[in-house]
Amino acid sequence: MTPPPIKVTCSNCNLRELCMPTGLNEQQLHRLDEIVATRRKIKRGSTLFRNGETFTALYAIRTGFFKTCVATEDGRDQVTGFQMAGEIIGLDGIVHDHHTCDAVALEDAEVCVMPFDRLEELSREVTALQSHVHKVMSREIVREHGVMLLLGSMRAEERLAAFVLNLVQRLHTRGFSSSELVLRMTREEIGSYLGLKLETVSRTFSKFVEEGLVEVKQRHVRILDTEGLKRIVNSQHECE
Amino acid sequence: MTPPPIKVTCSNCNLRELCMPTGLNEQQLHRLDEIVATRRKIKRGSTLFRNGETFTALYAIRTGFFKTCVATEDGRDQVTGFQMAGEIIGLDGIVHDHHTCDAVALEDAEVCVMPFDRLEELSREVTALQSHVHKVMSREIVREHGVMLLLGSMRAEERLAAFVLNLVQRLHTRGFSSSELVLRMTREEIGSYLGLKLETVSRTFSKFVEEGLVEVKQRHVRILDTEGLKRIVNSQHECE
DNA sequence: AAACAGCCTTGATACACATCAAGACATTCG
DNA sequence: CGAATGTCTTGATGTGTATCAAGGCTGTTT
Repeated sequence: MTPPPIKVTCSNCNLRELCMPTGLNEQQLHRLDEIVATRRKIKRGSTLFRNGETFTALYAIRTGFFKTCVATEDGRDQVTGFQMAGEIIGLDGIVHDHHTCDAVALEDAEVCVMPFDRLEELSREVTALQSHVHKVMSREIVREHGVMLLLGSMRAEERLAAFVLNLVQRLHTRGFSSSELVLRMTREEIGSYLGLKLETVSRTFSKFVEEGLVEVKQRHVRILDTEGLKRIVNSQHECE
Repeated sequence: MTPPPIKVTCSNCNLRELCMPTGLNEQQLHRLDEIVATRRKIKRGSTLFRNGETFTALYAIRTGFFKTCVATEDGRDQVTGFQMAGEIIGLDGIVHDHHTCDAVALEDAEVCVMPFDRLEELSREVTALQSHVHKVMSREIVREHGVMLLLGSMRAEERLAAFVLNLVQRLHTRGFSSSELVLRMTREEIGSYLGLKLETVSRTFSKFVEEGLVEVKQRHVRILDTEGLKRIVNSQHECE
């Protein structure tokens, strides 16, 4: 029924600038293609990897949307991030050769499998790749600093405004609208990420609507006043 | 007055297993020594690096104690971590060639300066070093996941108990007591890290004292009931 | 079309932590 | 030594978010 999929390689992938280093020559690109030989499809709701599983590869998201979450023995659960096309997932597994979080597809997804030993091997030879791997990991560290700031010192409105702005900005980078977005996650998942309960997320959305900052229809969000949202984020609940 | 300091190298450093890979041969160790050629002393209260400064090197803490913190334009401030001997600091700077946080010495400290370009160079040749760098960064990512879990889903008592247990465990790894510790930071800094106000930190300490879990005299903390603290951490504010 | 499940919204109430305030203690400096 | 300063503790009160509860919306199944 379905036609055989055309072979997709890094060299002809439109997401290349997002997940791979730029400035590689023909030969280097070709070697990259060899490493990223296999792909994997993940159905909505199923996991790419789980806490405890052996770490073998990093994954570059080609299509779809993921959440990663950690859990404690006592059943507490925390979403640590939402990842979209072009982003790299699985870095948590490197330290102990085992993953320490779950990666769950929030919509049907496809990822490029990058066996980590091969990646280390090639990055010993291709300086640009080495540098890129380091930057990807450092970027994740910096992102998490931002989340800590959010969780540690912001109020509900500030958190949600920052969250929406961040999402839409990343989508915009990928060619989508900078004022409209579809949330791929539930209110509960947003809440978990932001350290809030789902009711608070819902109420805060409603408040934004009342104030004319956004329109919200279920998971469809249209931003009416980007500056207003930004003002909420860095105003330290003062209004001067 | 002061005698010339004896030359300290990685090869004869007692912290080596903490900050460097194991299993290097003579020659590799020697090359590492060349990279870690300079050291830097930082007085209590002054910074190793600041947000915005150009990134040139990673730092291995030889002695002393640091905090790292990020800030927003509107003056909000968040401690993102406390670092002690043997730990690596500065990873945040790799992505954008500029540091994105401040590293402040909480007591007089000395660090080994590891120019990052040299480190990348050597890790292209020494597989064990490459792997080590990756693990150090991944460990930081995983650590931050833990902080996000703490900030996003724990209550004040749970946060403080987790914090104290974490500190004492790391100190124990370094040969110190597993039941006694001296806090190098103020209540306010603890609070910033844990997303609490200093008064809440103080009150929670007092509560632990009342319950016979710890003794607290200013910054001296003696743990009387490690299991009790652990029970607080993973009990999801239930008491069964 | 009806029944169902999952998700979302909204209201009433409760509670954990923040805020405000005062004083105690320790350390430094003149 | 006493004054000054930074830090910590404790109490009284306030507030933001959680919790509990009910109902609505949307999409799916039969």
